Amino acid sequence: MIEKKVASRTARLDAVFAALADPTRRAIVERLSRSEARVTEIAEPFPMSLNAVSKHIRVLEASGVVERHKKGREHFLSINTGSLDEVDGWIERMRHYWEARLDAMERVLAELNKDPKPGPKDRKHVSR
Amino acid sequence: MIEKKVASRTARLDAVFAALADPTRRAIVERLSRSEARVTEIAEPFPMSLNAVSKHIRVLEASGVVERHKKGREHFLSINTGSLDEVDGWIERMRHYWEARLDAMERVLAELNKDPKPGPKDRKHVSR
DNA sequence: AATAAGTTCAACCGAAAGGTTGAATAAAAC
DNA sequence: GTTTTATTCAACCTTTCGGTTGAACTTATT
Repeated sequence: MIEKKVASRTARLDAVFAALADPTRRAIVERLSRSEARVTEIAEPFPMSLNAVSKHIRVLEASGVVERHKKGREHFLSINTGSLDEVDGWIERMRHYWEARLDAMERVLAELNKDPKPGPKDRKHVSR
Repeated sequence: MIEKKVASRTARLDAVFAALADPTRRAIVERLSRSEARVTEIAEPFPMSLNAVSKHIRVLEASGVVERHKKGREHFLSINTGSLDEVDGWIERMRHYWEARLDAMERVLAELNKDPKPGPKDRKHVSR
């Protein structure tokens, strides 16, 4: 069952990263981060058709980044405040990986420095 | 001049988000977060042609997420540890925006509660 | 010098993305 | 009850994407 969970997490990451890769969609997210808004309001500043913006909103909605609640004929959009956690977590994990590696390299360098060139016969000494 | 800077930042965000939207490319980044590697090594685990992986690497390189240094006929790839900062910053900014808004809403609610409806008897109490 | 290994370049292909326009639907306002 | 307003649906078009294959290029190996 973890298989499925992992698979869907990957798909979610795909969707969220892809959703945020478009500048129009990021602008929509910025807009919605400040207050919720209707489709027409969101579309207003953009130099493209309302339909195009509507499609962008659908992409954001499908990725889970924005949510919609309808009130009569108006659709109110708002951002899903938890939706960026997974992306954030992924980035943080990567940073963790490479920082661990860089730390290890630093330790090696420090070790080499502490005990400089042991002359002709090199004795290797890996810490830990 | 800030115009151009902002424009290029937007383009960089586009490129990095788009680069990370593909699961193969994220896997490559994960691989490189642990150690640098050559193109062939990176390609090995993937069920696609070497050329396809080479193209993915180019996309990552163009986005600034990975870097390449050639040694003879081999190309060594490594991740650019600063490259995710902008994406991270953008996400953090969004979070900041909506948290500010949510805090404001909370304050309003608290205010309403402190001075409850002059009507008969409903007194709600939101836990802090 | 000939061959093998590591990698990219170039052309191609099908599918998806991002946009358009023109209905269609549903609720509000007149 | 007809007309606006808010929004989506559907079809289409062009560009980009992710993959393929085959050739070219550069550096090692023999």
